[in-house]
Amino acid sequence: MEKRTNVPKATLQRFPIYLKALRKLEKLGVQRIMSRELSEFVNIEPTTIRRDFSFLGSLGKQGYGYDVNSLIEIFDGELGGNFHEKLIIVGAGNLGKALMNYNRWNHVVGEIVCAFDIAPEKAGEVYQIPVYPLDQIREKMPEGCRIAILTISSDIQETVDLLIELGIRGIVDFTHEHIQVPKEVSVKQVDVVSMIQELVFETNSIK
Amino acid sequence: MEKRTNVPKATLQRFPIYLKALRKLEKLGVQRIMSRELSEFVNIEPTTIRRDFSFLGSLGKQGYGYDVNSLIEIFDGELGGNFHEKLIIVGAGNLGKALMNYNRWNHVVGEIVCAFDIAPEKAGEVYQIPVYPLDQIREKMPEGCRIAILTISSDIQETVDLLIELGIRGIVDFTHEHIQVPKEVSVKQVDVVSMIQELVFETNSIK
DNA sequence: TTGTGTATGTTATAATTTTAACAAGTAGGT
DNA sequence: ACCTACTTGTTAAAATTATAACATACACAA
Repeated sequence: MEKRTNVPKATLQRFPIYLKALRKLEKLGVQRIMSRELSEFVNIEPTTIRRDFSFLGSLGKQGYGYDVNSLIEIFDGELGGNFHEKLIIVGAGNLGKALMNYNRWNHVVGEIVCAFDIAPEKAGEVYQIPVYPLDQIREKMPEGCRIAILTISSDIQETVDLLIELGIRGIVDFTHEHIQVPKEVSVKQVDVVSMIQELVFETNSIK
Repeated sequence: MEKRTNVPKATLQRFPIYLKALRKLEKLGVQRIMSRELSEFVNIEPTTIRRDFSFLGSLGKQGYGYDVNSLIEIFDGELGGNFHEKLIIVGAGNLGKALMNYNRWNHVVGEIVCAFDIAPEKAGEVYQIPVYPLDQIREKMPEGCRIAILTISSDIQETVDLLIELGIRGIVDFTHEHIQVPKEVSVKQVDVVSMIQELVFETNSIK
């Protein structure tokens, strides 16, 4: 497998932004775009865009710009668009169910194979996705699954430890609590409260 | 109102992390903590922690450390914990409802005053929060509301423009599409697909 | 009360990230 | 086929962010 350990973290975080913007442009019928145009679209400096792109190769043509479709293909490949990542949801509450219903990501990064919940009575099927009791996770964990979406609200740290033991290496964390993980595991926090806190701080700072 | 335009963006993004960790420590009965201990807890270098804290004043005591409760109070104040921010949810679908039910943030950053949905038949009340048809937003927009949570899936850009016109200055964006906003408006993306994409990229890069 | 060990807050240094500048190369017109 | 205008990719400079080093001051023990 390719190694791209040299892509800066800051750049990596912008890749999904580019991909989304490019998809939107494609929908609008735009076939060709220049870094300066794209810049106004995503609020990122043209130079930054060009430098970001350059980490993936020479994607554009001088004097011409970039081909939107080619870019989408490349980013799709880089960001797992053609991969079939197996995902699990841990916690089948309101939020977990909303995410299960959110079937847009099928064939984008992969598919939700199954879900787990601590309450055995929730076992069954939700939006055609099987839900198992959490205590069966050792048997039911999909082969090769590395990424989990965490929407539980109790026994959080214990569950995280268990997931890591079972091979999870990336966690999308919807809990509100702080969780501890070893360095080889990545956590992406999705905390609406934190985001609102940042927004409150920012909008206060401006005034 | 105080001006803190000098707090680095990178630092600002860590404030909620500290606050959450401190709350957990408080729950565990920890009353006093040193930057070195906190460091292991949140995976941030002690020096970075001390420097981050110093932007809010001299919060600790040399030779002693920091008082957990004092820190929590200070961060609460800075991050809107004692403010009563008025929030609205735009889009009362599965996700919107899940967020409405998620009443934990009451009295943390503020409260969800009401929600809006494009489908008039969804108007009514969900978890005791009033839901109005989107076309009534001009009349029903709460006075002084600056922050909106966006969970709609159509007419996204149009809705964003409208929200900004009505005074919204911060958006928590759950849509999957790219949205454009003027510079004075902040957007916090919550895109599970993007996060998984980053995770896929990261876990691939390591190997 | 005095002294010592320790942790902060800050100053100085390193690393990362962003922006600017420009050389090289292509498109598209003549 | 050539020339010009324009945009990329890259090199160099600036800004931001993180880490290390250390002086200052407090806690705590004797």
